[in-house]
Amino acid sequence: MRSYICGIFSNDMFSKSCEYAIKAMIFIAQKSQPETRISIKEIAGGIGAPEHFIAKILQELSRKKLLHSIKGPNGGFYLTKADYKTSLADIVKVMDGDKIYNVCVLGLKSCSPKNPCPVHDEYKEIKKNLISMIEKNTIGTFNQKLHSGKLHLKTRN
Amino acid sequence: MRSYICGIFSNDMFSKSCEYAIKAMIFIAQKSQPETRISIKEIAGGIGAPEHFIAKILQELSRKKLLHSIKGPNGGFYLTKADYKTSLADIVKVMDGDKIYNVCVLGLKSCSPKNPCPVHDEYKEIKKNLISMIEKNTIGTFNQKLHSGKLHLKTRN
DNA sequence: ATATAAAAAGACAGGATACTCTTTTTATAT
DNA sequence: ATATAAAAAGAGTATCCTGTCTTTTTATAT
Repeated sequence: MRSYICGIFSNDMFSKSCEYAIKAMIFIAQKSQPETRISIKEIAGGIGAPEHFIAKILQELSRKKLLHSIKGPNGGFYLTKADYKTSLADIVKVMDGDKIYNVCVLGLKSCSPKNPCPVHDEYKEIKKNLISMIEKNTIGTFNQKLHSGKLHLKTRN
Repeated sequence: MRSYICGIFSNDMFSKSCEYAIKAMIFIAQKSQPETRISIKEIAGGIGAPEHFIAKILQELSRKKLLHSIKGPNGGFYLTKADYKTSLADIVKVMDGDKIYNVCVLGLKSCSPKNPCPVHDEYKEIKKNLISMIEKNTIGTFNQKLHSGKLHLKTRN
């Protein structure tokens, strides 16, 4: 039986780098046993990302301590137990900054409950759900939900 | 009394062009009486967009019949009565295509109710609200809601 | 008819993002 | 100690999006 990661968001909510980062984290979580390291090559192949490009991204995630690495023979990337607590939001913040928390699409001067824009309240609710979703879903909870089968992490088409 | 358009979405849900397009449509709707035409210069100034850039966008909106224009002296852009039925979704589709209706952030092979990804159902609901919001809010309803005051369409900061 | 005012169209410039290639560092095994 | 395998780092390329500048078309007023 298979499941698929997908449908999390639409359009360009995340940058490509961020997409790859999320996929890579999930991929490593699925593959790595304690003390098993996964190589860049394996990750790139597994998620369908350009090798040197995902390398940069892994470096960044490593610098920010969202994952860990060891150089040299038998080296590679791995997650510690604590790393499984990383949320989608954590990854997004590292890769794309916190612009997702910014309020205004239109880049307009601030609106407020007192001076609401036409969709202020409507959107506030949607946004709350969106942020709650990326904050409460962690690599660990993904991994649990996905115990049942393999994940297809390669890019559509 | 003032109100502000704002808070519709976050981050880069829409391209800059799309933001400007939405602002321009709202601006024209506020300004134009039947048979009153608004010039590019006025629109650019009013929404805080580069003149030649917004010109391109207005051309595109015009080609797609979301607004109308007349050349020459006393020419400019205007909305017909029918144009007030244009929804946010219509504008977004013209400017950014329908990628917002695509299912997968991660660009992954499709997930389905049978093979749901870890956040499939959770996101489905959010997305439904998001799409419903951009589809049911039209330039006309905005204009009604905003009858009470001027709108600040200029970019924050 | 002509001048003029406006949009339409075309071509170009800069910056950001995505992606590639090469060199350096470091840990391990022999 | 040396060779090797892996990540880290650096530099370069390409494409897209945003924005600018110039020319052309067209409608109007005189």
